[in-house]
Amino acid sequence: MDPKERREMILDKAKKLFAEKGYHQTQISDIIREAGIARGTIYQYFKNKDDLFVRLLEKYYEKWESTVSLERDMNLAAVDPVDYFRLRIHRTLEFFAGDPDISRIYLRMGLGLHQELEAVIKKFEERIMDMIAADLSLGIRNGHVRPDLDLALAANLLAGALLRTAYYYFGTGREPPRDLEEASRKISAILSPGIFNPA
Amino acid sequence: MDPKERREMILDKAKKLFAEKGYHQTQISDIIREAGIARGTIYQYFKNKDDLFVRLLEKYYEKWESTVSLERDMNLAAVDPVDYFRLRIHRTLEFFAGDPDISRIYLRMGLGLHQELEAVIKKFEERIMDMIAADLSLGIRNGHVRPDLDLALAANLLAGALLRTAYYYFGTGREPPRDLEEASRKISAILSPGIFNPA
Amino acid sequence: MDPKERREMILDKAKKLFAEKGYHQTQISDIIREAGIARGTIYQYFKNKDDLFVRLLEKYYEKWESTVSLERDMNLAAVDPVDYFRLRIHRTLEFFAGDPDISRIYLRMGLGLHQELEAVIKKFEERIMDMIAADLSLGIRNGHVRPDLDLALAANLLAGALLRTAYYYFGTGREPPRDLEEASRKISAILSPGIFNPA
Amino acid sequence: MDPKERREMILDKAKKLFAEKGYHQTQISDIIREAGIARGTIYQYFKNKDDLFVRLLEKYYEKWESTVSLERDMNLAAVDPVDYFRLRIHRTLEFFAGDPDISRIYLRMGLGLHQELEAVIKKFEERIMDMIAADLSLGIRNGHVRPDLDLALAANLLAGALLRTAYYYFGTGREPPRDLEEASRKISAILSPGIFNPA
DNA sequence: CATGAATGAGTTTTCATTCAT
DNA sequence: GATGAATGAAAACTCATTCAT
Repeated sequence: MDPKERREMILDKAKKLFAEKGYHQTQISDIIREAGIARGTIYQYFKNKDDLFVRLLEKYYEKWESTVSLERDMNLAAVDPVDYFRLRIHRTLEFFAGDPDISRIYLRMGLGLHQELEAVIKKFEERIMDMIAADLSLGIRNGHVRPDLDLALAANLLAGALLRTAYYYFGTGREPPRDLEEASRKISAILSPGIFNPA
Repeated sequence: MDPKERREMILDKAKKLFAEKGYHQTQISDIIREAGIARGTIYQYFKNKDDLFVRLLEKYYEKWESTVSLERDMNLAAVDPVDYFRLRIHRTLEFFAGDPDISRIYLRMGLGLHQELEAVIKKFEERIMDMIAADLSLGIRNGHVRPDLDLALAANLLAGALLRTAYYYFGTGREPPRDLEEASRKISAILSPGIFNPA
Repeated sequence: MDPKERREMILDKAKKLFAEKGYHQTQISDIIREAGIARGTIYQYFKNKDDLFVRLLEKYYEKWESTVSLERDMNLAAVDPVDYFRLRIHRTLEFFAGDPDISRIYLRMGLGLHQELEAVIKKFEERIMDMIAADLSLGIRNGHVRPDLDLALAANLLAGALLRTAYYYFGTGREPPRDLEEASRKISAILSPGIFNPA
Repeated sequence: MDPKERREMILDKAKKLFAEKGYHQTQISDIIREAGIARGTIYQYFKNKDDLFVRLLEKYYEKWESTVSLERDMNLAAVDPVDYFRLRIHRTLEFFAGDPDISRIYLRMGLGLHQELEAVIKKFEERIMDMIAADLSLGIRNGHVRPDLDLALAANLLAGALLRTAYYYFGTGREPPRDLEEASRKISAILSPGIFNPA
């Protein structure tokens, strides 16, 4: 097997394992077994386990970038911006649909913890989703929320949006916004129109 | 110190450390040092490291639930649903603002990897954000996107929403949607109205 | 066993092994087997293998210092300087006689290489000694060298003196002496009087 | 390049590296990089790393032997024995001066340990030298020791002589001398005359 | 309950050597 | 002879957990 191919093969096996078991739970032993190579061989292609992981992220980051950026070729002036937005969403979904492992890795689910702990986390997340979905469902019954809303989808969109923003505001060491009232208003202004019926 | 108090104290020190260094990087040694207790003592309060971590998640999950759920007391019939939505967002922000450690832990940033790896991930995430923000900025210049949009905020909301949904669809082992076209349309229908100027 | 005692015990077993097999050939596994402790235990007493070795050197350096320095208490004014010199030599011999392992470690014989290589080195050294001894023997027969000279002893003294000086001059990065002629004269002036018959 | 030349070239590069970093710290990778040859090639010239090292020692041992032995040609009957002694010392110094790497290798400084450990050892050795030099210095002030003595030189000669003898007596597995008193007297008898003023 | 010395399974990484090309 | 990718035995070190005091 030529070296380039072998390198890719190792990355591929590693990807699968990292997605499945996470970074810490995936051992070099697992990777070499899966790849059918000797212990030392992996260190000829990658400096160490970290390096291997970083190369993996890099590779798929670049893949993502080129996948999603394809529409750069399009005639932006001619296309409807909302269509363009939808197309980008589509491309992103396609990217992850085509490689579920990567979505697992990038979205951290496979990164951190061993299965038991992951399970606990998932339970919590589901409860949060349920709560949001319940709210939306109530809203539909009360005639406030668009009746054709896909509840699970909307719950995920909202939770994802909100949690990431909370992390961005409070978890990264940035100066958090002084006026949470105003921040909430801005967030609501972005998310409400697609959720609620027009007044 | 009475046992209950000590237990809470340990949880508190552990929370700080988990938020700072992540689950794997935080060692029992760190926790006992920080808590000023003996190595064996921690096992008097928690079955093991995992148990300690799960108790932590549980505790703050419950705190979050009660914080965010306060408005259950409100007269839902009387309050405008969009105001209610905004209020929930506000409460959520307050919860995380009041305990940034928790946002770090819950949002996984502190969970998985050691600093160097985290840094690589962050770099990628920033590039993704930048790309989204650039798109939005272009949209504003072209008159398609609401001109008062907070770019960084919107980029986080969109990225968070989309990535979580991708994970929900493709990373959790659920049956993914057959028609990605339709999924994109539904996502766009929810997110676009708050982003773009009305046609 | 109390911790202090155990630490000393480990140092003691390690000393024996380092003297026997050298630093690199002595493995942590050897030490813990010899000491009858668990793998992790040794790391409670020493940061790592290097640290263990350095502590060992330190310990015996201090021991040497106090052994050899005892005569500091003596009334220097009253004692004959040559006697004093002889006493110091005596003390040094006693120190090493009392702990041959240490002489092996300090004198580097046990430090570096595995047995086979050591053997090669020793062969060379013996040839050097022989050559010196042959010279001296010839000198005795010719009536130039003190007839009561202990040949092996003198050969060791001369070789040790000369090699160390060569290393001091040329192997340590110091500015070497410009005039080797003069250096030789000075060395000879020190070593000859004890070797040769008075003219 | 012809095979013989190449072999010498490899030995030469290896010598430099062994002197610099010691046997264990010098890796085959270092040698082939320095020599500009392929990994496998070195095994065409030497059976293994040990063999390479032994050949190196052999080569320079022979060089030393022929350098130092040149005076065998001299008319021994005609030359003053002390001059002869001085000449030999001179030749030895010249040999090592001409190839400091070899002095480093032979004198073990480069053999054994990595830099940090070497540094610790050197510190101890310097302290020993200092102690000897201090003694000598005191002797000069008191009028016992020859006032023109080169202190550093004398300290090295004495330390070298004594340590090697200690090793010879106690570190090599030989039957050590029963009477250390007598051994000290013999050593002193050899070393004193060149150090002290005649009574 | 509290303590902390002891444990040992588990993991990464190194590096001399081989051998098919 | 030369090459360099592949090998795998070997070694140091980690760290959650236990248990006698």
